[in-house]
Amino acid sequence: MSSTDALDLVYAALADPTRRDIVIRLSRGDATVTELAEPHDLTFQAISQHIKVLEAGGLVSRSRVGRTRPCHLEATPLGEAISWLEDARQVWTERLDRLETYLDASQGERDV
Amino acid sequence: MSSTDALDLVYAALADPTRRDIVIRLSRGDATVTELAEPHDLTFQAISQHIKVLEAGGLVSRSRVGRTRPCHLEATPLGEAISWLEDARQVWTERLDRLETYLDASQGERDV
DNA sequence: CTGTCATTCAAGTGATTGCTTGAATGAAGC
DNA sequence: GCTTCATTCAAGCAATCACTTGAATGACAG
Repeated sequence: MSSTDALDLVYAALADPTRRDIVIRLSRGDATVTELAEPHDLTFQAISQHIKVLEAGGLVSRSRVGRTRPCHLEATPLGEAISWLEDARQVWTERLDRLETYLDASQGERDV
Repeated sequence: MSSTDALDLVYAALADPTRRDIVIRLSRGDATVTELAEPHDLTFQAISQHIKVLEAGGLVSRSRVGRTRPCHLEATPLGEAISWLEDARQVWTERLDRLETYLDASQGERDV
């Protein structure tokens, strides 16, 4: 149906440790490509490409300040990713609770 | 450094819509490969491979019942994925709160 | 206008992904 | 034992990924 769901890109973006590092770093404040590249053993071109992936997932937006292009973390897709996971977990736990209730009931009957 | 972080596999597993479908379905209860394959326009071999990816991420475990191998959703990696995201978001919101406080203070000074 | 700094674009490569088809395993029923 | 059903294994293929190097853009400083 929907060929490229937004969540596809968000989770794909988060699947890479370098990109998760970048997200963590950006959660502490905006940063330029070269700043983001510094702690990594990669070319800044590689970092630039990672940022493009994060941008495609909507996790990062960019502005133009002089000759730099600072990266800014966007919270919305982060929240959507959390929501999906929490929904799945909630269904899971609710089912487990019902199962437990049922087992308790059966146990009760057996005990009579 | 750490070549294959557990989160890599979890988020990579969630990056595919078919696999997210499978997770949702399993959150409602265990199911066999053929049951999981039915609603999809894919061969059951493809579904089997998707399950293997979910298994690699620790999201799914399997048992042996007769000649079927029912899939069971595991909550722990789901929780870890949520934790990571919430940590990132928390740092982000805390920083924003500090920034707001700072701006309010500046505004107050300017108003004097 | 020229050089420099921050960044992107472009092309190439080896590894991985998502899918297919066809053959192999393995338990259950006759 | 042979057949059937559920599933995996194996090979192949096109597409995408993560990374590299080298060339291009584009703002600012002299």
